[in-house]
Amino acid sequence: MAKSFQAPKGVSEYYPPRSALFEKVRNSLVRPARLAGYQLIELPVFEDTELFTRGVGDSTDVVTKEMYTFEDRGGRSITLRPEGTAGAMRAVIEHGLDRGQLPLKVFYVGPFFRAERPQAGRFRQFYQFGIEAIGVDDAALDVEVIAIADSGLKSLGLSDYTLKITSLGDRESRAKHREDLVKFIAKLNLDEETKERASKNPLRLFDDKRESISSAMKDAPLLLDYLTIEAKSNFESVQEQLKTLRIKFVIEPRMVRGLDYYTRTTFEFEHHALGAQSGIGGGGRYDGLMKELGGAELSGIGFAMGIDRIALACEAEKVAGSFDDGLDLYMIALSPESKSAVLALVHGLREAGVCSDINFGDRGLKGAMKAADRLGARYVAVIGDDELNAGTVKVKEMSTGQESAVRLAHSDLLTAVTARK
RNA sequence: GUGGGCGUAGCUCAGCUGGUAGAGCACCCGGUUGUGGUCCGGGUUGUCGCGGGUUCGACCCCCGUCGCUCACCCCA
Repeated sequence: MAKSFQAPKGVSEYYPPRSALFEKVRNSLVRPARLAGYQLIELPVFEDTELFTRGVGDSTDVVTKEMYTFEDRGGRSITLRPEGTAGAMRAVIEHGLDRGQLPLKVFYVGPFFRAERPQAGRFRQFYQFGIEAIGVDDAALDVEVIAIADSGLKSLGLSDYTLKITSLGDRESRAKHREDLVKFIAKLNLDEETKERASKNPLRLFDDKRESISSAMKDAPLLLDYLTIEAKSNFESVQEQLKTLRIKFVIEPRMVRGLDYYTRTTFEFEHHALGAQSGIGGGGRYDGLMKELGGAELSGIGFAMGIDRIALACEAEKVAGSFDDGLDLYMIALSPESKSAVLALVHGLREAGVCSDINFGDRGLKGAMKAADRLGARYVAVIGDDELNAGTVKVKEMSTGQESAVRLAHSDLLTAVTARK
């Protein structure tokens, strides 16, 4: 036997029947964005490496140790996208999309790549849905973005999750806080590795899961206490409006995000039944990113939702349900002569929007009935030579077992099958 | 990059202190010359992850290796 293959380590794959859940999650997340006027932006999965080092931040873990980077044949350094915002901003700037009416509202869905050690809910190729609203600095827009994410989760029937928000402040707020935080951390007795991390981004220590660190950080200065008047009122406005929309949230002053570009409003959705990788989505405002990437000085806000993790959350909450659209009609041809007639009829019904199938191959009637049952067919029609000659067929309703005679013609079958739909 | 757990049929797993494999599900056929879901009968599928060692004999013990998995780190 020839050597067989395995998928590369850590990729998420979806095949029937679970692929239906993936599709449902993706569509459910996209719908609220469409309803709010966001439009599709379809981008390459690889970009100039520098786009990410500059956009995401070259001290972040994502950039320093998680990127799939390679040289293409022209000697350019290329990286498989680890996140979506940098690429979206690149496209916005490159094509001048921010020159039209603002805010510019776009969404994307697709695979992303991070060279991490795989774990429950963490993959090397994973799927995200994200939106970006560019060019308008308005707390109401922050709230719209959060609401879209929340609507998507709710429409799936999920409820065992928490929306955590905070404000990372503007440049001025952060500078002051950082100064004090660094002083505070300097007084702690930390191991080398942790010190190293703290020097890159002192906020990181707030997120450390080790008991020794989290208790040491208990009295650390919080960014929220350093907000400028503007940043503070902006954050309060966001909270007010979330309440107006009846979106529940908790303020999480210690929340840290792994990408450097976030400022002011920042949020994360955490699911409670997922194990260690509980973040199912997150985002925030990015004030300096457009300019950093060579564009106009425009603010933006967006989020990314993890489709893989949300699918896991649906399974954990058992809201996956039955998402398979069963067949409307399964036609069974008993002879070669009837088969071509049946295929023609089914072809016509499909064009009329009826979900239908026929028995391929040559198994017996009993087997074909079994197949119809397993495919979830609502109606079954059996056609042998007798039927072909008589020009009628018995259509059986599977749930009741009742049969009724129907003329063997497109229009009659169509009404028989759609009557009770 | 660091640590723990696990690799037996397509899937989920059993296999006692070593005597070379089993169940359920799934799939196929039959019980009904042309009617499903239930029931009954029958059947197909394994280099027991791979390589080596110990032994008369290894799925079981030892070593190595590969893979999967969970957790740290980090994040969707």
